[in-house]
Amino acid sequence: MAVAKREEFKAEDIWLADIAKALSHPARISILKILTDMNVCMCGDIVELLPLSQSTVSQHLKELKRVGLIQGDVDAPKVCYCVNNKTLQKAKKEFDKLFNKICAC
Amino acid sequence: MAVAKREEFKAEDIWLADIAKALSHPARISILKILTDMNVCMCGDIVELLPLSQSTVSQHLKELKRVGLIQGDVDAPKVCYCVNNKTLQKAKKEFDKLFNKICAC
DNA sequence: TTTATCTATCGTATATTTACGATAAACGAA
DNA sequence: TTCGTTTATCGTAAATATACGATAGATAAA
Repeated sequence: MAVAKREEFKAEDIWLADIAKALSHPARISILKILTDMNVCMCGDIVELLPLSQSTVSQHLKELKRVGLIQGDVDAPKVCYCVNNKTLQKAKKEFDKLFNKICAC
Repeated sequence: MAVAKREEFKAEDIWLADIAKALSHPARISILKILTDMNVCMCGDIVELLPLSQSTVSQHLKELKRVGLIQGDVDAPKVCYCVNNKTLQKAKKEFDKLFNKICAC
Protein backbone atom coordinates (compact mmCIF):
# COMPACT_ATOMS: atom_id res chain seq x y z
CA MET A 1 0.00 0.00 0.00
CA ALA A 2 1.36 3.37 1.08
CA VAL A 3 2.75 4.53 -2.21
CA ALA A 4 0.46 2.73 -4.67
CA LYS A 5 -2.09 5.54 -4.84
CA ARG A 6 0.63 7.86 -6.08
CA GLU A 7 0.27 6.36 -9.55
CA GLU A 8 -3.37 7.36 -9.82
CA PHE A 9 -2.53 11.04 -10.19
CA LYS A 10 -1.63 13.00 -13.32
CA ALA A 11 1.73 12.09 -14.84
CA GLU A 12 2.75 15.76 -14.75
CA ASP A 13 2.06 16.01 -11.00
CA ILE A 14 3.78 12.69 -10.31
CA TRP A 15 6.89 13.84 -12.15
CA LEU A 16 7.14 17.13 -10.30
CA ALA A 17 6.39 15.43 -6.96
CA ASP A 18 9.26 13.06 -7.68
CA ILE A 19 11.64 15.93 -8.36
CA ALA A 20 10.43 17.60 -5.16
CA LYS A 21 11.09 14.35 -3.31
CA ALA A 22 14.67 14.37 -4.56
CA LEU A 23 14.98 17.94 -3.25
CA SER A 24 13.33 17.12 0.07
CA HIS A 25 16.54 16.60 2.03
CA PRO A 26 18.96 19.47 2.75
CA ALA A 27 21.90 17.16 2.04
CA ARG A 28 20.72 16.74 -1.53
CA ILE A 29 20.17 20.46 -2.04
CA SER A 30 23.64 21.00 -0.62
CA ILE A 31 25.09 18.38 -2.96
CA LEU A 32 23.58 20.10 -6.00
CA LYS A 33 25.18 23.39 -4.91
CA ILE A 34 28.52 21.70 -4.30
CA LEU A 35 28.45 20.07 -7.73
CA THR A 36 27.81 23.50 -9.23
CA ASP A 37 30.63 25.16 -7.31
CA MET A 38 33.20 22.47 -8.00
CA ASN A 39 34.17 21.31 -11.43
CA VAL A 40 35.80 18.19 -10.11
CA CYS A 41 33.12 16.29 -8.30
CA MET A 42 33.82 12.95 -6.67
CA CYS A 43 31.76 11.35 -3.96
CA GLY A 44 34.70 11.66 -1.58
CA ASP A 45 34.93 15.41 -2.09
CA ILE A 46 31.32 15.76 -1.04
CA VAL A 47 31.78 13.49 1.98
CA GLU A 48 34.45 15.88 3.23
CA LEU A 49 32.06 18.81 3.02
CA LEU A 50 29.02 17.21 4.64
CA PRO A 51 28.42 15.76 8.13
CA LEU A 52 27.53 12.38 6.65
CA SER A 53 29.27 9.07 6.06
CA GLN A 54 30.44 7.93 2.65
CA SER A 55 27.69 5.35 2.31
CA THR A 56 25.01 7.88 3.18
CA VAL A 57 26.33 10.41 0.67
CA SER A 58 26.41 7.65 -1.92
CA GLN A 59 22.72 6.96 -1.21
CA HIS A 60 21.83 10.64 -1.62
CA LEU A 61 23.74 10.72 -4.93
CA LYS A 62 21.79 7.67 -6.04
CA GLU A 63 18.48 9.41 -5.30
CA LEU A 64 19.52 12.50 -7.27
CA LYS A 65 20.66 10.28 -10.12
CA ARG A 66 17.38 8.31 -10.01
CA VAL A 67 15.38 11.38 -11.05
CA GLY A 68 18.07 12.55 -13.46
CA LEU A 69 19.10 15.71 -11.61
CA ILE A 70 22.72 14.58 -11.71
CA GLN A 71 24.79 12.15 -13.71
CA GLY A 72 27.86 10.14 -12.82
CA ASP A 73 30.63 9.41 -15.27
CA VAL A 74 32.61 6.37 -14.20
CA ASP A 75 36.40 6.63 -14.28
CA ALA A 76 36.93 3.69 -11.95
CA PRO A 77 37.39 3.60 -9.11
CA LYS A 78 36.33 7.25 -9.26
CA VAL A 79 32.96 8.53 -10.38
CA CYS A 80 32.76 12.11 -11.56
CA TYR A 81 29.40 13.59 -10.73
CA CYS A 82 27.88 16.68 -12.26
CA VAL A 83 24.46 18.27 -12.52
CA ASN A 84 22.26 17.38 -15.46
CA ASN A 85 21.19 20.64 -17.02
CA LYS A 86 18.50 19.13 -19.17
CA THR A 87 16.55 17.82 -16.21
CA LEU A 88 17.27 20.94 -14.17
CA GLN A 89 15.85 23.11 -16.93
CA LYS A 90 12.72 21.01 -17.10
CA ALA A 91 12.37 21.07 -13.32
CA LYS A 92 12.79 24.85 -13.26
CA LYS A 93 10.16 25.20 -15.96
CA GLU A 94 7.68 22.90 -14.23
CA PHE A 95 8.12 24.57 -10.84
CA ASP A 96 7.60 27.93 -12.53
CA LYS A 97 4.47 26.61 -14.16
CA LEU A 98 3.14 25.35 -10.83
CA PHE A 99 3.87 28.54 -8.94
CA ASN A 100 2.52 30.72 -11.71
CA LYS A 101 -0.70 28.78 -11.42
CA ILE A 102 -1.12 28.59 -7.67
CA CYS A 103 0.61 31.75 -6.54
CA ALA A 104 -0.70 35.26 -7.04
CA CYS A 105 2.75 36.73 -7.49
CA MET B 1 18.49 8.79 14.19
CA ALA B 2 17.36 9.09 10.58
CA VAL B 3 16.25 12.67 10.57
CA ALA B 4 18.55 14.16 13.21
CA LYS B 5 21.35 15.00 10.79
CA ARG B 6 18.94 17.17 8.83
CA GLU B 7 19.37 19.92 11.42
CA GLU B 8 23.10 20.16 10.79
CA PHE B 9 22.63 21.79 7.39
CA LYS B 10 22.11 25.46 6.53
CA ALA B 11 18.78 26.89 7.67
CA GLU B 12 18.10 28.08 4.13
CA ASP B 13 18.56 24.58 2.69
CA ILE B 14 16.51 23.01 5.48
CA TRP B 15 13.64 25.39 4.80
CA LEU B 16 13.57 24.74 1.08
CA ALA B 17 13.94 20.98 1.61
CA ASP B 18 10.93 21.15 3.91
CA ILE B 19 8.86 22.94 1.26
CA ALA B 20 10.01 20.37 -1.28
CA LYS B 21 8.94 17.62 1.11
CA ALA B 22 5.47 19.14 1.27
CA LEU B 23 5.39 19.12 -2.55
CA SER B 24 6.75 15.57 -2.78
CA HIS B 25 3.39 13.85 -3.15
CA PRO B 26 1.19 14.32 -6.25
CA ALA B 27 -1.90 14.50 -4.03
CA ARG B 28 -0.53 17.62 -2.37
CA ILE B 29 0.39 19.27 -5.66
CA SER B 30 -3.10 18.42 -6.85
CA ILE B 31 -4.64 19.89 -3.69
CA LEU B 32 -2.79 23.17 -4.21
CA LYS B 33 -4.15 23.36 -7.76
CA ILE B 34 -7.68 22.55 -6.58
CA LEU B 35 -7.52 25.23 -3.90
CA THR B 36 -6.48 27.70 -6.58
CA ASP B 37 -9.26 26.69 -8.97
CA MET B 38 -12.01 26.70 -6.36
CA ASN B 39 -12.85 29.62 -4.17
CA VAL B 40 -14.86 27.48 -1.78
CA CYS B 41 -12.45 24.96 -0.42
CA MET B 42 -13.55 22.40 2.13
CA CYS B 43 -11.80 19.14 2.86
CA GLY B 44 -14.87 17.26 1.59
CA ASP B 45 -14.72 18.99 -1.78
CA ILE B 46 -11.17 17.79 -2.23
CA VAL B 47 -12.04 14.25 -1.13
CA GLU B 48 -14.56 14.09 -3.97
CA LEU B 49 -11.91 15.02 -6.51
CA LEU B 50 -9.13 12.71 -5.35
CA PRO B 51 -8.87 8.91 -5.11
CA LEU B 52 -8.20 9.12 -1.38
CA SER B 53 -10.18 8.75 1.82
CA GLN B 54 -11.22 11.69 3.96
CA SER B 55 -8.69 10.92 6.67
CA THR B 56 -5.87 10.68 4.15
CA VAL B 57 -6.80 13.99 2.53
CA SER B 58 -6.94 15.54 5.99
CA GLN B 59 -3.39 14.31 6.62
CA HIS B 60 -2.17 15.81 3.35
CA LEU B 61 -3.82 19.12 4.25
CA LYS B 62 -2.09 18.98 7.62
CA GLU B 63 1.30 18.56 5.94
CA LEU B 64 0.66 21.52 3.62
CA LYS B 65 -0.46 23.58 6.59
CA ARG B 66 2.60 22.53 8.61
CA VAL B 67 4.93 24.32 6.21
CA GLY B 68 2.51 27.22 5.72
CA LEU B 69 1.66 26.61 2.07
CA ILE B 70 -2.04 26.67 2.94
CA GLN B 71 -4.19 27.94 5.76
CA GLY B 72 -7.48 26.74 7.15
CA ASP B 73 -10.13 29.07 8.50
CA VAL B 74 -12.40 27.26 10.91
CA ASP B 75 -16.14 27.74 10.49
CA ALA B 76 -17.05 24.64 12.46
CA PRO B 77 -17.69 21.98 11.60
CA LYS B 78 -16.36 23.20 8.27
CA VAL B 79 -12.83 24.39 7.60
CA CYS B 80 -12.26 26.64 4.61
CA TYR B 81 -8.85 26.02 3.14
CA CYS B 82 -6.96 28.33 0.83
CA VAL B 83 -3.40 28.79 -0.38
CA ASN B 84 -1.10 31.05 1.58
CA ASN B 85 0.35 33.49 -0.91
CA LYS B 86 3.02 34.79 1.40
CA THR B 87 4.66 31.39 1.78
CA LEU B 88 4.09 30.55 -1.89
CA GLN B 89 5.87 33.72 -2.91
CA LYS B 90 8.80 32.93 -0.68
CA ALA B 91 8.91 29.34 -1.97
CA LYS B 92 8.83 30.56 -5.56
CA LYS B 93 11.65 32.98 -4.83
CA GLU B 94 13.80 30.38 -3.09
CA PHE B 95 13.29 27.78 -5.82
CA ASP B 96 14.22 30.42 -8.38
CA LYS B 97 17.32 31.23 -6.39
CA LEU B 98 18.31 27.57 -6.22
CA PHE B 99 17.75 26.90 -9.90
CA ASN B 100 19.47 30.10 -10.94
CA LYS B 101 22.48 28.91 -9.01
CA ILE B 102 22.64 25.28 -10.05
CA CYS B 103 21.11 25.40 -13.52
CA ALA B 104 22.77 26.90 -16.56
CA CYS B 105 19.50 28.12 -18.04
C1' DT C 1 51.56 -9.22 -7.83
C1' DT C 2 50.39 -6.61 -4.02
C1' DT C 3 48.62 -2.48 -2.14
C1' DA C 4 46.03 1.68 -1.93
C1' DT C 5 42.05 4.30 -3.35
C1' DC C 6 37.34 5.00 -4.34
C1' DT C 7 32.49 3.96 -4.58
C1' DA C 8 28.32 1.03 -4.61
C1' DT C 9 25.90 -2.15 -2.19
C1' DC C 10 24.54 -5.18 1.67
C1' DG C 11 22.76 -5.68 6.16
C1' DT C 12 20.70 -3.45 9.81
C1' DA C 13 18.22 -0.25 12.99
C1' DT C 14 15.11 3.41 13.61
C1' DA C 15 12.02 6.98 12.08
C1' DT C 16 8.78 8.70 8.95
C1' DT C 17 5.26 8.45 5.39
C1' DT C 18 1.19 6.82 3.34
C1' DA C 19 -3.20 4.93 3.69
C1' DC C 20 -7.43 3.43 5.83
C1' DG C 21 -11.50 2.85 9.08
C1' DA C 22 -13.43 4.22 13.32
C1' DT C 23 -14.46 7.68 16.30
C1' DA C 24 -14.72 12.08 18.84
C1' DA C 25 -15.60 16.90 18.78
C1' DA C 26 -17.94 21.00 17.12
C1' DC C 27 -21.72 23.17 15.52
C1' DG C 28 -26.21 24.18 12.82
C1' DA C 29 -30.74 22.61 12.01
C1' DA C 30 -34.88 20.17 13.16
C1' DT D 1 -32.43 17.90 22.87
C1' DT D 2 -31.46 15.08 19.07
C1' DC D 3 -29.68 14.45 14.50
C1' DG D 4 -26.84 15.42 10.59
C1' DT D 5 -22.59 17.30 8.71
C1' DT D 6 -17.81 18.01 8.68
C1' DT D 7 -13.15 17.37 9.99
C1' DA D 8 -9.23 16.07 13.02
C1' DT D 9 -7.25 12.53 15.37
C1' DC D 10 -6.39 7.79 17.03
C1' DG D 11 -4.95 3.24 16.07
C1' DT D 12 -2.89 0.38 12.88
C1' DA D 13 -0.34 -1.75 8.95
C1' DA D 14 2.87 -1.63 5.33
C1' DA D 15 6.23 0.77 2.68
C1' DT D 16 10.08 4.16 2.45
C1' DA D 17 13.67 7.01 4.02
C1' DT D 18 17.73 7.97 6.67
C1' DA D 19 21.95 6.70 8.57
C1' DC D 20 25.86 3.81 9.56
C1' DG D 21 29.64 0.20 9.31
C1' DA D 22 31.46 -3.45 6.72
C1' DT D 23 32.65 -5.20 2.53
C1' DA D 24 33.17 -6.29 -2.44
C1' DG D 25 34.71 -4.82 -6.85
C1' DA D 26 37.36 -1.97 -9.99
C1' DT D 27 41.44 0.17 -11.19
C1' DA D 28 45.94 2.80 -10.61
C1' DA D 29 50.25 2.77 -8.42
C1' DA D 30 54.10 0.61 -6.22
